[in-house]
Amino acid sequence: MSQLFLPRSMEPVYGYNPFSDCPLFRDLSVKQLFELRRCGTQIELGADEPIFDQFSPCTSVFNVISGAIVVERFADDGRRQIIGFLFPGDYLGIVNSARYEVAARSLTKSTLYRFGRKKLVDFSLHNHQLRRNIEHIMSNVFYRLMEQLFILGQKKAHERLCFLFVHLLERMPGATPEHIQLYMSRQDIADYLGLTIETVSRSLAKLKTDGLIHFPSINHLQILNVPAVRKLAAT
Amino acid sequence: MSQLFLPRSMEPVYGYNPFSDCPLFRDLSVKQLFELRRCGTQIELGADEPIFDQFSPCTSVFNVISGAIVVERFADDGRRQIIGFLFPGDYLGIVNSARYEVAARSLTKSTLYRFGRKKLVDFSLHNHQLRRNIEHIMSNVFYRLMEQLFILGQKKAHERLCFLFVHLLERMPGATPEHIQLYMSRQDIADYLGLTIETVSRSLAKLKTDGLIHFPSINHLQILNVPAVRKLAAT
DNA sequence: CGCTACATTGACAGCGTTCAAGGTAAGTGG
DNA sequence: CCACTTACCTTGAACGCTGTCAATGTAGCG
Repeated sequence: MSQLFLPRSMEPVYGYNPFSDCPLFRDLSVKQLFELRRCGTQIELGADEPIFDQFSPCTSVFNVISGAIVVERFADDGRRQIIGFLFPGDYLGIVNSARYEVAARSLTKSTLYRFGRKKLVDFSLHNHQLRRNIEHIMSNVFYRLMEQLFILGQKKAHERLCFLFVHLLERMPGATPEHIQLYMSRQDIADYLGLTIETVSRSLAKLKTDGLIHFPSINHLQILNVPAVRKLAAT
Repeated sequence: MSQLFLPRSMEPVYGYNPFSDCPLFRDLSVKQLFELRRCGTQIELGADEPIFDQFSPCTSVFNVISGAIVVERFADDGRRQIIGFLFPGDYLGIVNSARYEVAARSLTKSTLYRFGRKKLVDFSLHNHQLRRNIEHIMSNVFYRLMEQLFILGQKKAHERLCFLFVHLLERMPGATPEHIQLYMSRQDIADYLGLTIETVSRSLAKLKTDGLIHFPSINHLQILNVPAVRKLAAT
């Protein structure tokens, strides 16, 4: 069962059908689905392309269909906090604010479905099921943010790494403990976990030494001891 | 202009009229306001009383009328991350999830207005202005969470303290650079900023030495150099 | 082959944590 | 009114994790 791991930017993440798996579309009639599809269009992105800028008007909602997306926030002095890595099934810009509080870009070749916010809002005004679906998605986003606050406030470097690994294992289509492709750079990991790139490298080395993980190649992660990694990641 | 600062738990925070200042009620008609008020009741709390537990069913939305509230999240191993300190005008449980992801309790004697979630949701199904108001509140909550992620991921101890101070200055009714009452303990501050209580003490001492802040009494903070503190707090 | 970008490793310093002692203030009871 | 208790806060010393700076290693690409 050998699997070729291409360079980071070449291999998108597949395995998501927006018109059957999408939580936004859950329990809608065929007619409603048809109308809802007309609220947006599919867009294709190469690797490392911007989706929207920080503080730009919040006019679209995106659903990730394939690929990997990074959501990040920059301060004036150049410091960067990565808010999250998104995968097929995730949403971008689901919170209805005037401006995006964050920037988003593709890590890999990606496909998104882009909904016009106004159309979506108007539609949801008279479609209570759609509204419930949106609220459900929002509550998931919140849940994730609570976990992340906890991680950044309370956890050590190696625990933060395990948190990321468990997230990737659970959220990336097709990921198994033996095959987790890291689409993001070490710097991205560092900026996500509130660490430096050197600390990331050293903590990875420590986890390797302890026999919890293994790297067949630089961006191909194996989790050798899933329970131990989960325990370290616990929130 | 002397002002008596009572012990932490004795002096609530006032200065908010839910029926004129409340963003939930913005631009509603008198008739709608009347109906909306009937969706909830006012509740009074002493100091350090629970409002809801982590993972309990999310059946209410609260609006803080007076006092100070702390929102916190516990892990199995006892570690705690404080998510936020809430003051008059703030909301609790505005995100519609099945269970609260956090616990909430009063820091001081407090007054809350408690809305039944189902009533509020049913009302908002047919009142688009109310729905916009709820979305607006949610986007504020999000904005705050983004800032907090950045603070925990990227900032040094003394910068995190300044971030808290600026927040208190801006959000606590009646707060001025000369009079900021700290209703929370040093441990609460530590658990909010992802530090230990000792680091909080030492960083406070450093900020005092540098002439940025002053403590007339242990829980009465003065910001001597507001621009410098704001700069350190910048996100 | 050499260039470039990225990742790892090493040395060292410093910030923050840990453990421990001492200080402060409110509350209690003699 | 004052010692005593208790809870909370501050300070000190030592350690260690993480950051910084620098050198080395590695992989993709021209």
